[in-house]
Amino acid sequence: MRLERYLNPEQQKAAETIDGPVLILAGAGSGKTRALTYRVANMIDSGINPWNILAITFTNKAAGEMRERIDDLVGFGSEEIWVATFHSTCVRILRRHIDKLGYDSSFTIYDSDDSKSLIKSICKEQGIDTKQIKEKKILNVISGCKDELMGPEEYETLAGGDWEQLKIALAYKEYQRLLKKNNALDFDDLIVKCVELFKKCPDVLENYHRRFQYICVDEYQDTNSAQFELIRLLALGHGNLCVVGDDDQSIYKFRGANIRNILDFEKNYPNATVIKLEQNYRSTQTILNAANAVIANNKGRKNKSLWTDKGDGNKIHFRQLDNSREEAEFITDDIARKVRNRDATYKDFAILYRTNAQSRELEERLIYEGIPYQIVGGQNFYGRKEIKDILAYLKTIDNGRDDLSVKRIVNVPKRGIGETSVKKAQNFADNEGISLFEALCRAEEIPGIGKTAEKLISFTKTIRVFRTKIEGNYYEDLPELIDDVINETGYIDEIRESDDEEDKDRERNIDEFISKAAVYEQKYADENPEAEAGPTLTQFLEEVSLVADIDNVASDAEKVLLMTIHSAKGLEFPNVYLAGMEDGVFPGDASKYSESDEDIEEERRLAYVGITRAKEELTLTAAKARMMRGETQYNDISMFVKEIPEEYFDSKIPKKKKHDIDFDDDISDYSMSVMRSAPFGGVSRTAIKRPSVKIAPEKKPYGFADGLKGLTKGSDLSAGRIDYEVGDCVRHIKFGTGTVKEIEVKDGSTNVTVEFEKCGVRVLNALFAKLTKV
DNA sequence: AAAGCAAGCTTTTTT
DNA sequence: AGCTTGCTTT
Repeated sequence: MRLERYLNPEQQKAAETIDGPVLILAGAGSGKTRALTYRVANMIDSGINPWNILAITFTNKAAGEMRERIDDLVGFGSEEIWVATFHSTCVRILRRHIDKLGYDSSFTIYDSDDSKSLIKSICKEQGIDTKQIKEKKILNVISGCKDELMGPEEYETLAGGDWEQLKIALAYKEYQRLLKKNNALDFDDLIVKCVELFKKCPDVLENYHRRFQYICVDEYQDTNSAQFELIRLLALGHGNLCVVGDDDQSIYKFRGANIRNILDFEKNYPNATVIKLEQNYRSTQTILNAANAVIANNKGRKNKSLWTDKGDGNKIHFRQLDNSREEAEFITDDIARKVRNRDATYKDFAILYRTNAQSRELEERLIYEGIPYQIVGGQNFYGRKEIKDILAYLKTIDNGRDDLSVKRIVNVPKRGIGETSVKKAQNFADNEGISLFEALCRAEEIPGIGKTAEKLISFTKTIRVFRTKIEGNYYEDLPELIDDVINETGYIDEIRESDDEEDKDRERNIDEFISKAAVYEQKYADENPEAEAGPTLTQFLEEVSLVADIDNVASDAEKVLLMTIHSAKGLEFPNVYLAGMEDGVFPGDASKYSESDEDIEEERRLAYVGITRAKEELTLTAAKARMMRGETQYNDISMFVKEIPEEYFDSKIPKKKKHDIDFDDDISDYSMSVMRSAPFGGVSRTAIKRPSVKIAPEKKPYGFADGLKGLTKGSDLSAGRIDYEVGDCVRHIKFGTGTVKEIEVKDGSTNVTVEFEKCGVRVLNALFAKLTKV
């Protein structure tokens, strides 16, 4: 194979270094996948059996693409390569061997919703006050422990005498007990249990050593300690471990990713070959300069700098709009214009943002302009109520030990089975040491159950009929089974009888779910041409729980894509908009006020990832006013915008004006009452607080109501309540005490400049700040 | 048992 | 603003 014809020297080195540990530091857009694809092709070319190659990625999409590209290149044998995500790799291994850990091989996979319900019931059971320790916190701690391979006992020991930690340790212990009882694993468990299995059963590990002689891990900067250990164990066999990643794109610390895994690779594998890919094939030099300038502010990174021979290209655009609605308008108009001018088509655009909440306004505007779009992430399709309900039925049919699923559907649709009855059944189950479903089967024995017993029995009969039908090969395929479930249980009837608009959506979603099942059925047939039967229910449920939204994005569809920057990692677009480039949004307040600079550095890496998604045109936008959690916030331009030298922009970046921001958030009682009378709650606050913001009464179908005009006029409400003057000492509810420096009346509102002892100088609107003279 | 209503909390990011 | 939760009522 003449690699030099297709690869640059560094890529070529990557493709040729097959044996031993290899670290490939691949900058954004540096042709990493290309190098990897050729690497695998080269391996097969040199006589390595594809069967002995393992390639691990983070998303199914990445796995699919890699397999496809290898296939294109090699032509055959690629299906023999094990290309899969961490999670699906572990599931595959566990399905074969988990009995050695005391689970049944038909275990259910819990998503984060399931985990949350389980924790909730544990808190109730154990008398943990969820107001003192939130479920979310408990889940975070547990997940964090698992990322570090720390079991409940170890955590308990570490907790020492700390009351809260002991409570969490108790919840953790109980959580694991119930998972096992339900024959279920959560996401983290998939990795943890796999490591546990390898440690407990050396023969199993050896088995996989024989198979996986060459291992390759993509996005290595995102691995956590458990994943590190998993890989380490597997690589113990032959030592041929190739990891690929970019420390500058490590953006999953919150999920336990340990950036040290990549930074310390050479320490862990002293004889590692290190290869740096720095030539970028994606973006213009201007975009790369901007990205380099931003990321240069991070400390403790592997030094590298992207370059291209593509030329400078266009300058970067920046626009600060008055509010988030105008930001959405600007972006969509810009897209519409470019499409109209035939500079691009819809699929060339992506709008990226920091948080999912930002997608709403953009979406509304895209609908208004009739621009085709797709939102990736956010509320997962499989997270919808109706889908979860059906999944709970399927899980119950598939794994009778999953009490959580049984509880979810035992009274859906309504069967007159109340909470108390379920509780009685659960108690009975606990006493007898059986599953909830078994308890329901023996409903007559449940103490004090009364007439409800009949209803319970009838429910279990319904479920058992499905099982019998499956065993008797009654169903042609999965869609048929699902169809039978929604009909026989009366689920679909309940939805159809309702005239709620939402229920119409539900029905459509269920239809979509059924077609997804059909698609999966087809995919399974394609992948297993020799298989006589279709996929099992277990396999289908597994597929469903392990797909991410991004996996279903068709890059050739003529749609504008909207997603978080996190979701966009690994993707590229000719035109990228980074929306909400504001201080407090991106970087978010949480990281800004965090004590370690690690958090802000992670945000900066995220900015770097965002910028480097753009191939040709990059547009950054910010809004002066934005509604967040029901409050209007006035944000300065993001520090990341300011870190880009002005020469790369086609316009000046506005400097922060003295009185332009820093209004206080507090709202007086009077203005609250005004707000409530406004047609759109919080929006009017914008008008009251900032009369200078233009609120044109436009024909727009959403948001800023016309009725505001009257309110803005009334902004002389401020007079009369001020009982302090320059030089006075005042107290503020949040900021404490300070000295009044300046009182200025502007546009009918009164701005008071106060120098606070603790928080420095702030400009407050006298109308809203509850300042009291002391 | 189920429906209807007020309070309160929320936002990082996801396999 | 929107969603979930808990409480109240029927």
